[in-house]
Amino acid sequence: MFEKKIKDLISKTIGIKNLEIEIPPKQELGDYAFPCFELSKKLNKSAQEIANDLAVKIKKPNFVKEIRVLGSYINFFIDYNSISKKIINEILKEKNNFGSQNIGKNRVIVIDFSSPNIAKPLNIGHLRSTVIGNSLYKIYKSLGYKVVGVNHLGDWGTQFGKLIYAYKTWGSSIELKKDPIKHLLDLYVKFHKESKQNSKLDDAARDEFQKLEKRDKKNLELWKTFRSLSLEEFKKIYKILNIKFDSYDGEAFYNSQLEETLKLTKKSLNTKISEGALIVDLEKFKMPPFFLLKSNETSSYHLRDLSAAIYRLKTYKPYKILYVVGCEQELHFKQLFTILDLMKLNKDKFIHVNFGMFSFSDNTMSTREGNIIFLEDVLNKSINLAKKIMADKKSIAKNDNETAKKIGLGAVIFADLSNDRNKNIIFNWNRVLAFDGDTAPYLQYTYVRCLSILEKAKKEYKLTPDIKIDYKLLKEDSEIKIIKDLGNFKNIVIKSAENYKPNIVANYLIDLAKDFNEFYNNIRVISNDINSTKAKVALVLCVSQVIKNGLNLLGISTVNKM
RNA sequence: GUCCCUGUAGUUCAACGGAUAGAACAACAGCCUUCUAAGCUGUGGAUCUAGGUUCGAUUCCUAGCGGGGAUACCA
Repeated sequence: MFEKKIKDLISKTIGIKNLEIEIPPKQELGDYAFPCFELSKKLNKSAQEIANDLAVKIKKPNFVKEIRVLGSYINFFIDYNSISKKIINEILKEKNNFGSQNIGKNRVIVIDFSSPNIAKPLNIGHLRSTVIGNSLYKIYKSLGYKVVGVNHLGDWGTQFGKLIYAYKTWGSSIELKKDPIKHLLDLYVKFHKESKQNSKLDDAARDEFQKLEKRDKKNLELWKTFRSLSLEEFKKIYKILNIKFDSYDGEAFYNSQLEETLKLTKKSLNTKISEGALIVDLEKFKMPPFFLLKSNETSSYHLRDLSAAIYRLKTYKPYKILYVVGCEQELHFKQLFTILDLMKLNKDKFIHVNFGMFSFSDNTMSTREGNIIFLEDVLNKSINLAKKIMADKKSIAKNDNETAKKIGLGAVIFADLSNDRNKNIIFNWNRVLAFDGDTAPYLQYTYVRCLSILEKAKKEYKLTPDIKIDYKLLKEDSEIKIIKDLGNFKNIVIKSAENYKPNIVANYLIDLAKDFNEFYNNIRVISNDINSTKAKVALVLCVSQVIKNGLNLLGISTVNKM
C-alpha cells in the first residue's frame, strides 16, 4: 500500500532509481524492508554499514512510525492509525464489492472450462477444470473484465461412433429412458471390454462416426438423443455446484465452420497428405503433425479446436482466451497455438491454464474400465457427512439442509482449489471430506463466529456498522495483523488472476481466518468499554466481509449458522 | 528414446533469489460457569543427490535419481 512511497523515499535519499524493496517475513521486522546488499557492491562498503548510514539520512514521513536497522536491512514500520481508518472505511463502504476493481474495463476474457465428454457421467476428474474455471470466472469478473464462460462440450468425435455402434448392438431404448447416463456408460464400458478381444470394433466405431459426419439420419438422431439426455444430467450437477455457463457450444457447434477453417488453413499454411490424413507438418517445431482430416476424411479434434479458436476471436474480440484443461493436453495446445501463430492469429491471447491430474493409489479410476468416482457421489457424500457432523456437534443449524449443503460442497471445492493447480492431487477421501484445519468449513465457521459477535453487539449495544470509531484503539498485535491482512486482499485477487491460480485466494483466506481466530481467543470483542467494543466490532465486520467476498471468488457460499 | 510438469516434516500443502523454511492432518500435552471447541495454545519432526551461478539458493542453471503426463489419426 505504501510500497511506492517507501521506494521513492529511498530513491530520493540515495539518488538511485528503480530500487527493490521487500515485505519482511515477520511482523517483528516491520512492514517494508530495504536490503542493502546490492548497494554494498556499488559503494564498496559493507551492507550493514550502508544500512546504518542510510537509516540516519532518511527523513521519516508521518505515515512511518519507525525506521530501524536490522542486520543489513532497513526496516520500516508503518503507523497503523491512518492505515486502519482507510482500510476499514473502504470495506464498510464497499461491502460485497470490496476487492472489486476495474482494471479489466472494456476487456473480454473467454474461459473454456469443465468441458466434459457427453455420454459419460461427470466424475471426480471433472472437478478440477470445473471449479478452477468457475473461480477464475469470478475472479476476473470482480476485476472488471467481461467474462464469457464456455462449456466446450465433447459432443463430437469417434467416441460417438463407439457409442452408436454399442447402442445399435447391445442397447435398449427402455434402459436409456430409465437411466440414460448409466446405460450409456454401461455401453461405453462394454464396448471397450469387447474391443480388447476384437480389434475390428474400433474400425466399426470409426465407420459409425463417419456416417454421423455425413449426416446419416439414424446416427444423427441417436447423437441428438444422447447429447440432450447427457446435458440434462450435467446441468443438474452444475446447479448443485451453483455454476453457470454463458455458452454450451461444444465441438459439434463448429461443424458448420470446419470447411471454412480448412480453406483458410490451406490458404495460409502448407498442408499435406501423409498416410492418408490431411496434416500440417510440425516437425520443425519438434512436434507431431497437426491433424486437419483423418485418413477416413472425418474431422479431427485439432480442426474443431482451431475452428473454435477462430470463432471465439471473431465473436468475442477477447483480450485473452483461457483453456482450463488438464496437463495431459499440453502438447495438443502447444500444437494449436503454434498453428495459430503461423496463421498470424494472435497467439499471445491464448493461454492453456493446465492443471495436474488426480492420481489414485489403486485402480479406482478408469472410465473405460468402469471404475469411476462419480462427482455426484462425492458431493452427496460430503453433504451427508456435513449433516452428520452437524448432528453430532449439536449444531445450532441442525437439520438445516441448505446449510449442510453449503458446508459439504464448500469442503469439496476448497480441497481442490487450495492446491497449486500444477501439481497432481493424490485422491484421498479423508482429505476431500475434511472439515477441520485448512478447509472451507473452517472459513465458514470463522465467518459464523464473526456474525455471532456482531449479533450480540447489536443486541447489547445497538451498534450499527457505519459507526465512527477511534482507530487508535486497534493497537494489539493480533489486531494489526488482521488489518494488514485486510489491506492485502485486493493485491491477492490481482495476483491470483495474473497467475490463473485460485489457490492464492484460498491460502490467503486461511491466513486471515487463522489471524482472526487467534485474535478471537485472546481478546474479547464485547466488553464494558464501549469505545473499544465499537472499534473491535468494526474490525470483526470487516473480517466477515472479506471472508465472504473471498469465498465467493472461489465459488463457495458462507452460512449464517453452524 | 525425446518433450512437459513435479520432488520440502510420517501424510497433504506454503514460501516475488533474501532474515530463524511456514501451515494443516496424524501423534502427544493443555484450554469450554466468558462473543459457537468445525476453535485456540504448546511439543517433536522436512528442502531427493552431486556440481555451478550469487554477498545470499527450497527457488535459477547443468547432470543424475524418483513420481506423473504426453509422444500421427481418443478428446
